[in-house]
Amino acid sequence: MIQITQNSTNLMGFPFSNLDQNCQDGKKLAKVPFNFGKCKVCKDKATGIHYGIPSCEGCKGFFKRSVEKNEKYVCYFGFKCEITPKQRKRCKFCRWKACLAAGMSFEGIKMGRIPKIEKERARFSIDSSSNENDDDDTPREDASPPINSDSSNSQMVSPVYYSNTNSTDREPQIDTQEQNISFNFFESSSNFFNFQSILDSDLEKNRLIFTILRDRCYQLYIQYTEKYEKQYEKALRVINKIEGSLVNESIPKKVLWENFLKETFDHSKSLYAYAKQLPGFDTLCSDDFLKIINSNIFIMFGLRTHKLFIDGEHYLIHPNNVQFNRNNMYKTIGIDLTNRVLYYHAKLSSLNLTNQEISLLVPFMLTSTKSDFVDPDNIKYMNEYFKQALTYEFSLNKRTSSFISQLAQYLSFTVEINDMAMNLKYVDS
DNA sequence: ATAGCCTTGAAG
DNA sequence: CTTCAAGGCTAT
Repeated sequence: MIQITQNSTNLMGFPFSNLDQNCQDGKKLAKVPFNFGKCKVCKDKATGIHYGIPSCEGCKGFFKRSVEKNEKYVCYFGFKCEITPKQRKRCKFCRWKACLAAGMSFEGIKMGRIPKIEKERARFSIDSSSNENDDDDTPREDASPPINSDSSNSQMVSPVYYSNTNSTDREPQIDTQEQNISFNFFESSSNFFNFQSILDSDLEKNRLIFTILRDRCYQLYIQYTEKYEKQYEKALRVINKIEGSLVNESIPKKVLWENFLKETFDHSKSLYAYAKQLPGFDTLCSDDFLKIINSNIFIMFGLRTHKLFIDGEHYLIHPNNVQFNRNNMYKTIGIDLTNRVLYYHAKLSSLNLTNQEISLLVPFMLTSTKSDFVDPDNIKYMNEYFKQALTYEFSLNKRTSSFISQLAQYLSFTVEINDMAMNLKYVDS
């Protein structure tokens, strides 16, 4: 359980220089409000220790509202908005991140007065923060003009760790019973998703890293599935008979094949661009990067389009508006592969994965690729981070061990599906 | 929705 | 008792 203690860094760095203001000359002077310095989130005047850190009333309230209402935010300006008293309202996403980065937490709440010893200790640590640039309140130029303020789509990043605000239930519960779950794919012996490893590691330290990984991956995932999100909405309209069926019977096999190639080509191109932006992927040399991409073309296509598999049917719409339904799949990629794909997706959708989970599965799967890489250690290292971020995400969503072993089993299908798809050839018949 | 002010209750 | 942060209230 994460706890902010007296020794915690959250209490370091207060400007306690005016501690004795009220008892100067042995007289009781009029009350001077204690100087808590600047808000660690936005640099405004701090009014006290709120949720573990010196912060202003605004950020205090913002943090509270965010957690209470399980607000979901998204940044439209590039994830690095400056949080100042003037600009803090502009981007909730970055403000929320700043709150976390500064150490705001419900675990850190403390009622009553701060013990003298604690104040003394904090006083000693002033010098550690005195080199902070205190004298510059001018709001820095914000290089994030409000482009694309279309926030109508509701896909946003969840800023909240806690699934609810029930006080006993805030912390992600990691069931120690579930510590030896192996994630058996790619190699039967690999011990993926060992819960113990996350328990052993310093969760408090890594929590922020996981959150940033998660948010970044999620933003990218949403961006690169936008096209399919529209198709999904259309599929729902078709299923609910709001729109007529998409199926255009008797499409020539050759046309279907060309559609398939075009779709695959477009997907590969955007997968390349997508993966380039994933955290850590810029550290891969181009050989390794390409190897990873090429080994995962169809696995990634499956993850990107997973929502288009509904009740055993496929609602992908190819570039020339032809639905790649079961029948057209048969004709294009063969009965065996079609059945495998549909079976895999039926299983996958039974797990009701969240978008956050899928978006972390993407880099996790990519870095799980087995091949002879130039720098295998780097890939292994990245894989470890994504694995832990994913495990953390699972624990937040209260996923059970059977969920994880099922997911592992279903994902293991993808290797063969991918290989089969890569080896497809057009045969005229 | 935000943020300043006020009340409440915990804790030294 | 006092001090303090959380949470409520309410004018913007």
